[in-house]
Parts: sequence; C-alpha cells; structure tokens
Amino acid sequence: MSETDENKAVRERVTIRTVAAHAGVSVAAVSKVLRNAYGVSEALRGRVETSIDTLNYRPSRTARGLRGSTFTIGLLLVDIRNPFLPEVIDGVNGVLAPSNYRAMIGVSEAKIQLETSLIESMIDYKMDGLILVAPRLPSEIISRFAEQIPIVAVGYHDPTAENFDTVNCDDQQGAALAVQAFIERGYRRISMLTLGSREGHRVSVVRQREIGYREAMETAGFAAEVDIHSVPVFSPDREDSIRAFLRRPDRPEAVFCWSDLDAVTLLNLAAEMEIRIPEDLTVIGYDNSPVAALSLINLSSIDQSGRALGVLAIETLLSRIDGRKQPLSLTNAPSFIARGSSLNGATPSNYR
Amino acid sequence: MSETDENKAVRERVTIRTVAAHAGVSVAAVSKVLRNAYGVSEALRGRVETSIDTLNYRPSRTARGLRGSTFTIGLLLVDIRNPFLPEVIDGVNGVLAPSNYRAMIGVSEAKIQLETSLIESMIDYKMDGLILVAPRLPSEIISRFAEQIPIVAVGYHDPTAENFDTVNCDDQQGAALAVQAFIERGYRRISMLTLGSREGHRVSVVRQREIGYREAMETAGFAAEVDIHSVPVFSPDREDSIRAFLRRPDRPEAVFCWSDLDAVTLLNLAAEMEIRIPEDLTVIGYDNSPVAALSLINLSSIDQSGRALGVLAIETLLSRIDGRKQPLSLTNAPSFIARGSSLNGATPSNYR
DNA sequence: TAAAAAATGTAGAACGTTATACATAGACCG
DNA sequence: CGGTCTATGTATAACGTTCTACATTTTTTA
Repeated sequence: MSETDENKAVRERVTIRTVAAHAGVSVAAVSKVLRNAYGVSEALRGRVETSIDTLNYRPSRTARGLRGSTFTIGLLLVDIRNPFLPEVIDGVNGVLAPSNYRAMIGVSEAKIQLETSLIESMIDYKMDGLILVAPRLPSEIISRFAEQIPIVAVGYHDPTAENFDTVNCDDQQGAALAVQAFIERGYRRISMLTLGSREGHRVSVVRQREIGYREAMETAGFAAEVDIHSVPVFSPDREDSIRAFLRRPDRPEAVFCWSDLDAVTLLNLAAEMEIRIPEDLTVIGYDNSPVAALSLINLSSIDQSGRALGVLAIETLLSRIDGRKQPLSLTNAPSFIARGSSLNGATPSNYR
Repeated sequence: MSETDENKAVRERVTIRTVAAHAGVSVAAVSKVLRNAYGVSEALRGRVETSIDTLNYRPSRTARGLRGSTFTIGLLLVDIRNPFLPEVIDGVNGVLAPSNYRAMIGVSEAKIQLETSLIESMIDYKMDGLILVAPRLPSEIISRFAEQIPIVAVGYHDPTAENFDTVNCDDQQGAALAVQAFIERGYRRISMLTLGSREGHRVSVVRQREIGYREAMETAGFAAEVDIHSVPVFSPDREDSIRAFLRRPDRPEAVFCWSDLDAVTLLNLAAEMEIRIPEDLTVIGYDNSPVAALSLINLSSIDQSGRALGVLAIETLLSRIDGRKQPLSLTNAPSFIARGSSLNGATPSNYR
C-alpha cells in the first residue's frame, strides 16, 4: 500500500468483513473467534487474532446489540452529589477494568420521570445489565424492568424481590450503631434527622435507618424520647428545615442524621448559630464521606463501604447476566467511625 | 385478545414492524414519521403517531446506531470527585431533558488507558457526540478521535484545535483575579499550589492557572516572589506534599491553590498544625465548590460556573452534530468569591 | 478398513432500523 | 384536457454482527 492508501485504511472503520478477508476465512469464523464459540481450530483462531491485532479491529457495539451482547453495564445514579457514589463507582470500575465490559452512567437528579426514561434508554441501548443505586421507583416498576434486563439494586431494601437482586448495607444496624454510640456516651434525648417525601416505603435506605433508630431507642428503653425530624428534599426548604430544628427550644442533646450531606449542613448552620458541637449538640452522620473526615468538619459517621458494595453489586449483576435466575439479597455490615462531633465532654478546641 | 394474549403482547418488544402493521402502513412510512422526513401526509402521520402511543413503541437505539442516530451524548469525566463536575452535568442534563437525547457518562479515574478505552467504547456504541471534561489526552489524539465523532472538550485550552471545539473558563484570568485579590489586601509573598505530572502542557487548566498566576505577579512587579509548589496527583503523596509546603520555614503569607480540592486539604492540614487562617496564611481556591461555601471551611474561591460551561458545551456539541465544521473556542469569564480564608486582618473567631 | 462420531468452516437469515430509488397519485398549468 | 411537476408511500438493500443449519473434513471406534 502507498501512503495515501494507508491513510485511507486508517480512516475507514474496520469491520468483521475486513478481518475475514485479511485472515482468509469467513465472516462467521471471525464471529466464532470473537464469541469464543465452539468449532474453531487453533490454527484458524491464531490467524484471525493476528488479523484483529494488525487491523486494530473493534466490534461495533450497536451491531452486537442487535443479536448478542454489548458488554456494557448501565449504572443509574439518582444524585451525583451523594458522597457515597464515587466509592460505588470505584468498586464497579475496579472489577470491570480488566474485562471487555464498560460501565456507562446515567444521572437522574432525583426526578422519577428522568429515572424511568434513563432506564428505558439503557434498555433500548441493549445494555447487558443495570445497577440501580438508591432508586426511587417502586418495586413493581423495577420488577417490570427486570423482565427485560438483568437488574441489581443497591441501597434498596426489598428482600421479596423475585426477579432482581438487592445489595445493601444493613441500614437498620447502622442506625442502631449510632444510637448505641450516643447511649454509651450517656445521651438519652436523641433525635433523628431524616429525609422526607417517601413515607412508608420500607425499600428506601432512609426508612430503614428510621426503623433502626426507632428500634434501638425502644430496645434501650427510650421509646418516649423517639423524635424524628423530616427534612424536605429540595433547597432551600431543606436548609430552612435544619435551621428550624436547631432553633427548637426543646432541641435534643444528640442527633443522628440519615446522611453526611445533611449532617454537614447541620454542623455549618450550628456554627453560624453559635451552637457548640459536641457540647450543646452531639452529631453522628451516615456514609463516612470524605468531607466528614476533614479536620474542620470532624464528623462522626457510620461507614457503609461504598466500594465494597460496588464490587458486590457488579459481581452479582455479572452472575445474573450469566444466567442465574434465583434472586439474591446481600447485606454488608456497617461500622462506626468516631470523630469530634460525638466526643463526650470535649472542649471547643478539641472539636476543632 | 384474551388476557393471556395481552400479557404476551406486553412482554414482547414492540418494533417498527408492529407499529406499521397496527397503523396499516409500510415500515418505511413509520421510519419517515420517526425521522420527521419529507414525504409524509398529515393523515398518515396522525395514524402512525396514534399507533406509537397506543403500543408504547420506543425505537431500538442499537438498530438506529447502525444507520442513523442513537440520540445519545457521551460525557467523559476524568475524576468524579472533582467538585466542578456535578455542575457541568446539571448544565448538560438541563439542556437535554426536554429532548430525545440522553447523556451517558464514563468515568476514567485519571487513567489514560481507561480514558482512551472509554472514548473508543462510546464511538463503538455509535453515540452521536462526546463531551470530554478536563481530558488528559494530547491534542493529536483527541483530533484523531474527532475525525470519527463530534467532540467538545471542556477545561482544555487548545485554541488551535481544528476539528473539535473547546469550551473553557479563562483560567489565566481566574488566577490573575486571585493574585489581584491578595495584592489589594496588601500581600506580596504569594505562592501557588499546583498539580504536578504534566509539565509544559498548555492545554491543561492547571498550566493555564500557573501562567495566569505568574503573569499577574510579574505585572504587579513581584516577579522575584513567584513561587510554585507542585503537588503529586495520587494520595498519600499529595497530602504529604501539602503538609511539607505548610512546614516551610519560608512559608509565604498567601497561597493561591489551583483547585478547591487541594485548598480544602490545605485548610484542614493547617488547622491540625495550628496555622491560623487567614492570620498566618491567606488562601484562595478555585472552583467555588459547595465545600468551599461551608461556614466551617469558609474558603475564598474563583468561580467558573460549571453549570454555564455545561450548557455551553452541550449547545456547542449539538451544533457540531448538526453539521457545523468550523471549530469554536469559547471562553467564559471567572469571578472572585470572597470568604473568610482571605479576609484581611480577621480574628480567629471571624474566620470560624 | 469401514462406519460412526466429532470437529470444523461456511452460507445465509436474522436482528430493527434507516436511506434511497422509484412507481403512482394528485395538483397545477397552458 | 393532456402534459408536466410535485407529493406521497412502498420495496428493498444497507448497516455490522450473531446464530443456526448443514456440508465437509477429521478423528475415533469396532
């Protein structure tokens, strides 16, 4: 080939036909090599693989999607600012990196219609499977989608799911850890800050953490002290609600926040209002986010190891893609990370 | 249809053939309606649209990808923890939401090979165009990809790009704003904390911010005070390097950080080392991230409006997908957000 | 050694949509 | 009214790969 022909070859996409002609075999033979299908000699396999490397051939995912697999995992995130999520993505990507699979992420911004539309788009794109992280959809809807595509839901407590899998941290236990940590430090008036808008849905991590808080308080004999303050989802009502909580004349001595996101907001509003942490109010969050660990924030938090959940979710999904039909419901244990926001009897300088 | 037949119809995917049969027209007519192509009567259009709605038909993106458009935008992020990125995504999704387009995100974790592999995957998936956010790839590689697919690069200063577009905040001006803010407050010994590993690449926002810092210092007559401290990319070397900077006997009185990420780390390490901010060291970051605005962090920062950049990027990409060939190089202006970390002569309580 | 079984490679249809050529009907003009 | 032009709808191939049927070759068995 002259230089001009070589440039032309580089610019036009190499297809399976190009490879077949280069290797001197049929298109179906190349396909068999690609799919690692039965009925290919080592000699022919070698010739085809050499041609693939020489020509830098990459299969078209869209063409594959018409009949076979795209080797693509869809990952649906509801709120990209949730500090848990980078860990989950790290876990998923770590498992996929050595393989032919790639994860493609859709962000639905806590909007149900966009959440549904993104799932549909991923199905229309013939992705091989989906991981839904803290989905807002009811179980019946997810189940309907799961008839069309393998699904694993993370941060979604539906142990009765029959055609999709769930992977969770034990959120009841996590909340109980927080309550126990308060009680061990002598606190009795312990409230919980929760996220509103979804009353009664036990599948949601928020509800599970409420249940855990409530049961731990009752177990400890403080049923009369149970107090759950519900925060709206969207700003600025969210910050206003936390501010109102802090202003209560009957403000408790300790508060468990459903998430570091709101716990950090609460810490900052408390600082503005000259409420001392932990002297006037003791705080434990949830997620063990990077922000919680900053010395200037110094927030105690429940760790749910997003990375491990991501690894577990992708492994579970790959096994479902491989053909497993039996539903799995997997649960990791949380742990308590103590920091300055929940130290007992600390002075202001210790908190800083 | 009996109930059994109805259930069966629900479960099988509706294709364009189903719609054509339902509407009593040809497959090609339905395709023309879908593509809004010339040569369709209003009567036929009405019939087809009714059938589409009745049957809840959604086209297959993989089939469309073989010949037409998938109505999918690929968004490549190098580091999902960069606080700038949720804003960019919000901007992009906001523009796409009312349309048939959807954004799918790939996360490359600052790994060049994964970055390349994800771009290739997006091309193999026949996405209609790509937005690369702070890509690490050299310009020639991006240009080669841009021969295959429309590309807009955000946070990538290559004004000579001929076959792809760039959308940036003016990073030199942003750094100059920070230097000027210090000088207005009387500071002369002003250092810069930058990110290492990519010496000399002017396309990188880091290098642009260095240039802006250096020129602003020279313009102000403080060329002899120019001091750039380079931080490694990966932990824990990154934190160690910032700690070493803080420990310098000749530590400056003011420091401009290339990004809020490292500025916040610096603030926290300073707190641990009992270096008072802003009395002992004045700090300005870059990105105006949500963490910077927390009262307990209170970091002055250069705002580059990620959301506006996202909007501009997606609008630019859509115009390129529509056929524009002329390259665009668009630049937004930054602004300075003053907070406690750079207040002049403030007392510790003011900083808090 | 002949028959049976297993392995190999190919031909061709399928997958779901788009794009184009063109036959035909309808509208317009002289 | 006949010829020309325009609009409409359809037939069909293309896109790039997978899957299956089956002809042929090779290997195994009795």
